[in-house]
Amino acid sequence: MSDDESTIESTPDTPPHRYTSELAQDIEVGWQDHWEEHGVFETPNPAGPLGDPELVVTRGEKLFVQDMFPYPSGVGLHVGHPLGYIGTDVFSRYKRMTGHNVLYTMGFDAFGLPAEQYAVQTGTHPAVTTDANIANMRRQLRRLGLSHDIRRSISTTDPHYYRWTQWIFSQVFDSWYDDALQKARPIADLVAEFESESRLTDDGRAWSELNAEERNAAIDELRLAYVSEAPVNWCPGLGTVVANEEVTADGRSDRGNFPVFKRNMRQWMMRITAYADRLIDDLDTLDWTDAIKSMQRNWIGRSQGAKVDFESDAGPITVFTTRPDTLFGASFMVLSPEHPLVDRLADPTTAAEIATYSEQAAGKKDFELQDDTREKTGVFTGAYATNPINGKQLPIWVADYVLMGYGTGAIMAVPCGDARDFEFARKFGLPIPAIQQPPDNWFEDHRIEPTLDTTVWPAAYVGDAPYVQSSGTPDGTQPLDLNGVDNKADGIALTNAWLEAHNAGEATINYKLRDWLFSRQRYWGEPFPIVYDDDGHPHAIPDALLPVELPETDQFSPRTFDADDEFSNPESPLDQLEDWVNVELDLGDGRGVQTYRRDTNVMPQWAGSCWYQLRYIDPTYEEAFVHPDNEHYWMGPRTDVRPDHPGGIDLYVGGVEHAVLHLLYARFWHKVLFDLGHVSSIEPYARLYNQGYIQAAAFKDERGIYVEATGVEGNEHSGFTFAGKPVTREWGKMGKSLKNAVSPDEMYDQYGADTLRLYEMAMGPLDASRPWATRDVVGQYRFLQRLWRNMVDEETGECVVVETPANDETRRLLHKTIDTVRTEMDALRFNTAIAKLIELNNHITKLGEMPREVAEPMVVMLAPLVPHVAEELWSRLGRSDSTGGTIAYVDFPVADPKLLINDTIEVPIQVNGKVRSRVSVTADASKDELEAAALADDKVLAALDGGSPVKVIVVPGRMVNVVV
RNA sequence: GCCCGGGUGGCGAAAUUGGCAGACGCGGGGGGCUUAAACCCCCCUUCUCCCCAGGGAGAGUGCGGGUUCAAGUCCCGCCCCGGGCACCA
Repeated sequence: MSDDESTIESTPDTPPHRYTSELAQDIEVGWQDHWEEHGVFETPNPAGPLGDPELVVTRGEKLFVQDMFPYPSGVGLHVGHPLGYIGTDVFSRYKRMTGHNVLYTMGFDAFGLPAEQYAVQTGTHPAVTTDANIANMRRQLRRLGLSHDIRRSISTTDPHYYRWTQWIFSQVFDSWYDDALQKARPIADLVAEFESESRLTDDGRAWSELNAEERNAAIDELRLAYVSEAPVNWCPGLGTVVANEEVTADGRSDRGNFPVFKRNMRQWMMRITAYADRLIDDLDTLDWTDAIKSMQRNWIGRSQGAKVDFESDAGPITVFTTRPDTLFGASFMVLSPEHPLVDRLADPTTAAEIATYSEQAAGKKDFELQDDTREKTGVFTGAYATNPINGKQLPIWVADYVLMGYGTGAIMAVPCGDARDFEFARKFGLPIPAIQQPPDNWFEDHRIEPTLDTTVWPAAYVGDAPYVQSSGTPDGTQPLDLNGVDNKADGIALTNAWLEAHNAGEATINYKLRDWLFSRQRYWGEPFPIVYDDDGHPHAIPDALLPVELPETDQFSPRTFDADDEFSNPESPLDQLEDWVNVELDLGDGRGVQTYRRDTNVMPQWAGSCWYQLRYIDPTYEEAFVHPDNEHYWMGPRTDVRPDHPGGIDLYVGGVEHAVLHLLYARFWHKVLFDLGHVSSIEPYARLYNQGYIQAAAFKDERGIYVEATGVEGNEHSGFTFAGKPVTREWGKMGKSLKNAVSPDEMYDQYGADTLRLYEMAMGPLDASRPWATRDVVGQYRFLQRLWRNMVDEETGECVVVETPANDETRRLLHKTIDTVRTEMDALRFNTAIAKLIELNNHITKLGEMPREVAEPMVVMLAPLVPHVAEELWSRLGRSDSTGGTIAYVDFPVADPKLLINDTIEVPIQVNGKVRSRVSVTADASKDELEAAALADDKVLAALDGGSPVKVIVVPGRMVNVVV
């Protein structure tokens, strides 16, 4: 905003050697060149192409720091993006100076829709656009002074990279999940078990009874990557299917916001559900925020319950329930309209009605079904099922409040204890038997007298309470009697035992998580390393023939459809490339060269980001996706730190938006790789830190259209205007759509990268979102100017640091600063570290001279935050030559503990908890001494007014409270 | 509805285990430097009130209670804001 512009440009009067934005630019670009030329931030590996075992030892303890994989956008970065990057850079630089070998780099997650859509519009190949965007982003990152090992920067679109993405896919394809051992194993092991007949196929037949076709099918259906005809999310507007995780709550696509329809289609799936338990349980070993953990737990949605079989004329109906203990309260059953038994249950009088109802339900989108404010609907089938616990006949209904996608698609309805069933029973006049005695206060809350007559209940009672009317005798079996039991846990345990003893059901665990839909009908993604033989049976392409490169074409677009055309079918761009699709290959399976058809799907964008940290470790290693020694060194479990440490990178910083997408998929892949023995770590990211967002003011005109924020004038008191017309302010994520982006390039020009870095780190804690205020940036600029002026003569450029020792007060302040800065840096609290450094500098400013004794440690402490000006000052202090030409590996100062303790301290004296006075005492003054000093204080004497205190609380070294 | 965060000056924010609320920065006010201005330097800046102009009194961390010698911090009940999930049986 125009009135926020500070005048910081230099004028003819500006001293020639002042720290101006021009000087900052020179210093910054100069040091960036130096770092790159000398490979200052190249990190050694223990082995392999980047191996340097001796340097590994010299550098110290390993530390792997990583930002979330960015997509190289065509519009470049705005100042919101680098918040996390600067944070990781400061931390990495700090750790290098405290004896760590730090792996820190950044690559590009460059497959994806924007480049493809741009290609469709302009005809430019997505590879061209992508490379240009990456080049621009590399320039912007370099200009920020990030200390990346640029040798390790990778792009998912590079065939050298996606070769290994395809290899990992092949590994997943070549694996099955052994439920007994709870781990993935190679398909060869499965075949061996089938052959030895220690394992039977799912239909119970022995291997020897199967023909070749059947054997293939038996194997394929157990693979961790499998082709399935299953309900998927078809998005005609995008021309592709998308994963559950990519569909928003209102049934639209994450990207593009197009309608999404449930359709049965043949697609690649990944069996992430096999890992549901481990994905939940291992969260306990991770140093992540509870928010993210609970999102993952929610998404996986594990619930303990039981499966119970109800006999009907159409065969047993299995339901899933979390409350088997309420079986006595079941008064009807409900099936989802899509339930396979619905047709068989219908009788001639109800069939037509049910068909009509099911059709209507099928026409509804998922999100409409999931609107719980909708009034319940349903139809009676005319059929009955038998409650196994008491033999009662329950009417079977069909209703769309029961979803086919969860549990078994059928429920037993217990209206007295479930809000939805209660509502349904009320609407259709079904009985509501009470089976629990709700507590009195429940009745009080509902303003009715305690009663088991549910006709007067306004709602279902959900919770723990003693059971009533909960016993019964199904024919010929021993009755279960819950009456008198007063808690859920016992009720559930007793019922489960009964169900299992009578073959009527069993305790089970149900998950919300579905398998991961892994194929997309697009161009700009990794091709599948899969071909199909004439029988349509999939084969993995041998590793030696990888990568399967994306074929050249000028048709990048899948066929897209009218966004609402639910019954269109996906057509991948690769489908059209007949020359590429039909291949002759020798798969090395003894069949020689054969003709195959390639798989024409590509992988979802998440594939490349599932394992990129592993390639950062060994970007140029050709023998494997990562050298095992290097993986073990950088990712191996740190049981020396924590016995249950799962391994993985030491600090992973990124936004919260990847909570259930990237972070779940990457954990899944990593666990598969662990099971197969390819990695030593059981989790990819040991510690996750969610940085906040930078928000910015956005302005709307009277039509509600956003206007360029830079053109807005005025302030909150006078009101805001744009081109003379009033506009209203709101706050949002910085970006193109709100027209409020501020680019880092503007900040470099106006202040320099060091000021921008310092401002972003000083404006608040790293995990908090905060509004951008260009106006405030000047504060950090002034600090750097003062720092510079304390060390460099603005007229002559001479170093003005004095060689005389610092006085006692200054020295103590220095050491206190060192002590605090170390603590704060370790805890990623850069904002408070900066505040302490500013205080130290302000002290020197008042002092009028900068002793070398202070200057050197101060520059070293600032080096992680403002690396360019620190390098420059370090050089001007004459120290660079003795430290290898850079400050980057200089030891971070250590505080002298003796100087942290003052001889005398000022202790507040409270009277009745309010500070009334202060006394100076020796730091180690005893309780008695402090009490005596306090009681001798004038204010205390006045408050006592001749009397004696009721009580005196003394906290040595802290305070004294006199109670009168 | 359920589950996570969060609420402190005009603004961004500090405040290890309960122990001096508001560090540091922005903005604002005053002064110095200057022919003048910018830059820079110094002082003041939570609010209200009182006076002898340096101090003094009271209130104060979303609201209402509570525990405690002492609460931004702990407990109970609310309100508001942000995020996630949601007919999940």
